[in-house]
Amino acid sequence: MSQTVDRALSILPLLAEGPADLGQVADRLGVHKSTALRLLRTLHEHGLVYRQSDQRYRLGARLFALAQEAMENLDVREIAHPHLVRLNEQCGHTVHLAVYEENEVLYIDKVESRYPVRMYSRIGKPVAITVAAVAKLLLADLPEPERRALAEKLDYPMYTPRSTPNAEAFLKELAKVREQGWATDLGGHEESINCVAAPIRGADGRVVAAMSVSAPNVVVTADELLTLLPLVRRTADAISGEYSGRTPVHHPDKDTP
Amino acid sequence: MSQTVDRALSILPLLAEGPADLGQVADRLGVHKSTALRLLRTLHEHGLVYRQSDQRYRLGARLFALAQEAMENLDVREIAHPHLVRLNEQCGHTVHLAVYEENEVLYIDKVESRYPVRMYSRIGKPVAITVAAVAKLLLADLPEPERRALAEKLDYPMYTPRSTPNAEAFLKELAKVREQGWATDLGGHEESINCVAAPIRGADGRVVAAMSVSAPNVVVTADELLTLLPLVRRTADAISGEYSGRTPVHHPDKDTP
DNA sequence: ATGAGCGTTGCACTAAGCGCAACGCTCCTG
DNA sequence: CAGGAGCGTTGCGCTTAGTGCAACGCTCAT
Repeated sequence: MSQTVDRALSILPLLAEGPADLGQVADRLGVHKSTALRLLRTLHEHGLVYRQSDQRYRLGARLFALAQEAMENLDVREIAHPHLVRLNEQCGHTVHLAVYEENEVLYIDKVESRYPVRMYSRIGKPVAITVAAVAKLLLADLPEPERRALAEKLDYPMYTPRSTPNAEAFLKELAKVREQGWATDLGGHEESINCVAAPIRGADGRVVAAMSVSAPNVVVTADELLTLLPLVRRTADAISGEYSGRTPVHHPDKDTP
Repeated sequence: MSQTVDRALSILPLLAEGPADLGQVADRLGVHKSTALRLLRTLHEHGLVYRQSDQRYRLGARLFALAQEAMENLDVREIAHPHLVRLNEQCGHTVHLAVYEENEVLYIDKVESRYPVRMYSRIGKPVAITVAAVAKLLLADLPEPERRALAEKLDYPMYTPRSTPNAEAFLKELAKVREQGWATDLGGHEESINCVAAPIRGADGRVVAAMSVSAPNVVVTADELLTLLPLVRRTADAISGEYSGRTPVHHPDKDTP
């Protein structure tokens, strides 16, 4: 809607691919160098873009700070985290937390027992929306027209033979998920990985987030993983309770409606 | 430099504080509502801003994705990471990696043995620049005029009695650090925490990053921590070597100049 | 030395962003 | 239930603010 801002913001994903010099930026934006320069300077002043020693531009530091602040303000995440950790301690598998936003599902937290480091490796990246168990839960709760519109707009990549093939199958799956109140992904994204997921609901009953437990076939079979469903659902419900019946800061009361 | 973009970008830190509605944004920007609306819409289209169900605006998802991509492209970090992990395994303490950018020093990686989770809790946040050991190393390497200018512009909060009190003391400390090629922070940020740090240098010898080992007094005394200095320096040098003598992707040759 | 390639600057032009005022909606309130 | 306050939204005329051009200056390679 606003040309100048639009152009400026288009620079960011472009730089995310890697550093670029003024000419490259100008070319890819389709504007004159002087224009690109002014845009970059403005981004620079706000710290979103950094000029490295070889004069090329990179994404800047403030971006991290912003992303982090944004994250901290996601209160579902804050509330859920200790529960996810506890669940992880109990079952030992990878635990994910995801939300729906703007036609995308993205992980906002992850606890992985085996590899304690680099846990942000996937956080923030969009999820394979047509197959992930958490995605099914989040989409299943969308209002009918929106859900249908989205389902028809999506691509259905066949990650594996068991991936959701098309919109029709997906909508059917969503209906089932909506009905039963939980979801699975049995090898639909990666051949040997299974997940069970449960929804986290706000005070109004709408699904605000979803959590899942994932494990490779070699560790537990799909059937064994399903055994964990009650535990996963209990955890999700505990988070739901805390999230919906929340007193802003202190006062950890529980069962006040 | 570019008014429109400038205004649009000013919205981001504002929203980082928490969700806000159109009126609030317009007020704090000092522009008419219609103007704010157009800016927000543009930000929205680019996914930097999200509109939650109560119509208020939040920072959006793409921000995470961008920050993450930017991070992955920071090749120092990628190269350094395994070394940091190894060092952590050897000494058991918290290991940090930091870079200087635009008058700020920020952590870009962290390995913490005791608490495997939430490791991004501080990554991306600016460092206490006047006291942190890594900050000293990074600032000590700046060209003289820039270093002086920055030192005089900084605030010198007294986190503890041993914090750097003013520009003069800081510059003196930086000179010492520059001379000896390593740095410490002995209770300058938090009373009971000590750090030793060493620089990571690029092919041209300039400091591109700094790493540190931190531990609380209760675990090891400052003197004991200093014992680790050779190990820290060796790790830093190993990273420097790999970083400067790099063949772009594969070919892990080492000593070709 | 010479020139190619890059970032940078000042300027005239006009498109693009601006604020205004009016509209429509939802949600309180009397 | 009618009235009104408070919010987001829209269309429009005014003019500011962003644009592209062309010329400059710098750094490197030849």
